[in-house]
Parts: sequence; C-alpha cells; structure tokens
Amino acid sequence: MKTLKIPEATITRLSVYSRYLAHVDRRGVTTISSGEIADGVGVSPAQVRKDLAYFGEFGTRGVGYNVKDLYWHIIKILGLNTTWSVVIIGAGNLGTALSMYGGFRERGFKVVGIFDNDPHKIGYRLNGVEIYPMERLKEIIEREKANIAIIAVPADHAQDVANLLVETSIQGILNFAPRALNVPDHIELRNVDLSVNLELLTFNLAVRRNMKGAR
Amino acid sequence: MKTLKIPEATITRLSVYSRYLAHVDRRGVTTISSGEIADGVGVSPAQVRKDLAYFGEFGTRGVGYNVKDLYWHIIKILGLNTTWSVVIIGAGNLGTALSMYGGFRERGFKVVGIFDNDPHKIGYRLNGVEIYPMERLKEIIEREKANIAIIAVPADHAQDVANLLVETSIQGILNFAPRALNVPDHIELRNVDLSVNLELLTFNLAVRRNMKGAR
DNA sequence: TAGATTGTTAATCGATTAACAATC
DNA sequence: TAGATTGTTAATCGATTAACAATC
Repeated sequence: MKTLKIPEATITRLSVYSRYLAHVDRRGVTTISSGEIADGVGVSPAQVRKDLAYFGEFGTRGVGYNVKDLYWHIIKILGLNTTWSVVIIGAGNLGTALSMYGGFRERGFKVVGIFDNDPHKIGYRLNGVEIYPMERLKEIIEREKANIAIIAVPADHAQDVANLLVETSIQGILNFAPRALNVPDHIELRNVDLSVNLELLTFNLAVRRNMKGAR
Repeated sequence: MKTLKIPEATITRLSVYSRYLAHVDRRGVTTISSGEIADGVGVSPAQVRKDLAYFGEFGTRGVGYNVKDLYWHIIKILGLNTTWSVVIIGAGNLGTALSMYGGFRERGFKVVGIFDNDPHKIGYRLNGVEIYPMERLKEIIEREKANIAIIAVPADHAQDVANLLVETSIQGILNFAPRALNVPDHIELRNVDLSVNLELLTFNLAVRRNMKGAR
C-alpha cells in the first residue's frame, strides 16, 4: 500500500476544519467551498484542497463540498468515529481542569478515571469520574479499556508516571508536563506545553518593543 | 537593521531549551554542549546550534555553553526578563485551572485579574486573584497595566470578548477557544487548541490500527 | 599540540503556493 | 453553454540536516 507521509500541520488543520464545519452545519449551511472554509479558519483555499487531497476526493468540481459529508470524512480520518477512553494522571489544578474540560467530551473523548497520590483526594469525583490512587493505575486502565493517558503531574514526576503507564495497555500519552519523556516506540507520545504558547506571544511582543525603541 | 525572519519553530524550541537549562542548572551543571541539550530535549545538535545562531554567538568552540549564561540569553530573547501581567477571561474550568497553573508563574507571568459574567463568581478569589465582572474589564486592565489577555470562554463568546479587549490597552491575546478570532494588527494573537493535540494522537493511533488491519 | 565543539555554509528535504486542466 | 470550483501538478519558499573550517 502506498502510504505517502502526511504533514503533521495537515492533521492539525483537518481538526480545525472539522470544528468549523460543525459550526457552519449548526447554522444550517449545507454546501461550502474551499475558499469559504479557508476564510473561516484563516488559511488559503489551496491549502484546504491540498490537505484534503491527501485522503481522497471529497468535493464536486464547480460546486464545493457537502458540509455534513466532509465533516464525517474528516472525523473518520482523525479516528474520531470511535470513542476513546482517557485516564488523567494528576488531580491538581491542570488535571482537574482537563477532566472537566467540555472540549474533549464534545469530540467524543471519555474520561474514565483520574489518578493522584494524595490520599485526601482519593474517592472523590470530578464530573462524575472517580479519583483513584496511583496503585490502581494498571487495574483501572485495563478494566475501563482506556486507550489514552493524559499526564498532568509536576515535571519531576512525569517520567515516573510514564514508566508506570508503559506497563499497562495504554496506547497513547498526552504529556502536559514540561519535560521530555522516554517511552517505547509502540506508545504514541505527544507533548503539550502551555507556557510555550504564552512565550511565543511575549517573544513577538518583545520584538515589537525593540522595533519601536529602534525607530 | 537586518531582521532575518525567525522560524516560529525556533522560538518554540528556545522556550524548551531554556526550561531544560534551568533543570540542569538546578542539578549543578555549569557547562553544556549542543549535543547534550539536544539529547535532553529530543532534537539534533545542529538544530540547537542553528536556533541559537539566529540571535548571536553564545558558546565557546571546543568547550560548549555556560548553562546560566545561555539560560539568561534565551530568557532575554523570549522577552521574559520583564514581568508580564495577565488577565484571564472566563472563570470556568479552564480559566480557573489556568489562573492557578504554576507553570505560568514559574516563567514570570503574573495573573492580575480574572473576569466572568456569572454574578455568583464575582468577588471570589482564585489563588488570591479577584474575579471581576466583565463590565470592569477595561478599568482593571488599565489599572493593573495588564499586557496579555487569556481567553477561556466558550467558543461562541470568544469573538465578543476579543472585541471588548480591542478597546483596551491589551497588547497580546492567547485564545483557548476553538474559534478563529478577528483582531486588528496591532494586537498579537495566538491560538491554543487543546483538542487538536489529543486528535493528533488519535490520528496516529487510527493509522496504526489500520496498518494492523491491512497486514 | 590534539581533541572537542562551536558557528556557518551548502545540500537536502519538506511544505506551501500558484496555476490550470478537469469537470460539475 | 458559461461560470464556478475542485483536484493536481509544478514552482516557490522555508526549514532542517550534514559537513567542515574556525578556534578554544
């Protein structure tokens, strides 16, 4: 099978397109052009068409795309036509927020367990989901058939948590701790760094300040 | 002045490097090579040197980089040698978590106000920071000299909030709502989409599943 | 000096953009 | 049919990697 490599940026944009399609669908729009999608999300029409072309032909020349149709095609591409069960490690501020975050549920993710090492938190529920002690990590992951783990513990404990997860049936890890993690190849790993985004902003603001100063 | 364009990926990595440098500094390391930084954060040594080269010469040939020195150089580049005052709009789950998130404070960001339109939340404090009604947005931003606003409201209200912010002295917006926003050029805008990251993971997991199925 | 490692240039690789034939 | 818009190819642009001279 020919598997040409898909740019990660393309997947990122597909996710954005699909959310925009859901948005216009709710507003009753049935057909949309690459140019309209492009305007809606802030990219070029050629980019939209190129991104979709990696996966097939979803439109009609001279007409555009059927909104619902394209939406479901992208959902399928992203693997979101099945439910993913998620566990969250760390019931601190970030872990708590992520476990209540509506954005995940909207996209079909289901939080099935939260873990923490603070005895005072064990047994409580967040959004109906129980907080378990770390000792029960493997047991609960296997019982709930969790696919994905979100790491939301302090940086210094992130690798320890990753090591525990490697011993379970977990398939993917989303790491919010600002520390590079080591996991075997059969586990998908992605890092999200909240501070980096704020710092991309300050870098640009600092550049502007300096430009002003140099005038 | 020659201003060659810096890739955004370079800034992202500088932020990561600086955090790694802080980490090894705490462990007492005084000198480090591009190769060691590369290993620590998971990029190539050439990449590290290239990224730094955009901004100057910070190392010593045959020796490497002084850890503290390089750390401060990068902090300066990122604009983090001054304190940035941040307001958070939306005291829901995400806004609450962000306002308590230690990762921001660690990097010198200071949350000076939280805003919400729910009367029941007004006057309460999160991490010592008061929750104000939306009506006081402009007043508080100007009083506290806030530079950056973080939008953590539902997607449908994000543009309204952005419109209010445009009328204030805010310089940059970090938008967590999954919706493209329109703001004038003099305001720096960055979008963070938490779901996208989870979906990059499921895309890869779905590809793996299909590969298995095709075998 | 010999060994190590930077800073930088050139080569490679990959992603985006522009253009247009295909076709509804 | 004429107008519109896709799907796709070729051209451009930009970022990463490899290699090595400079130099501590």
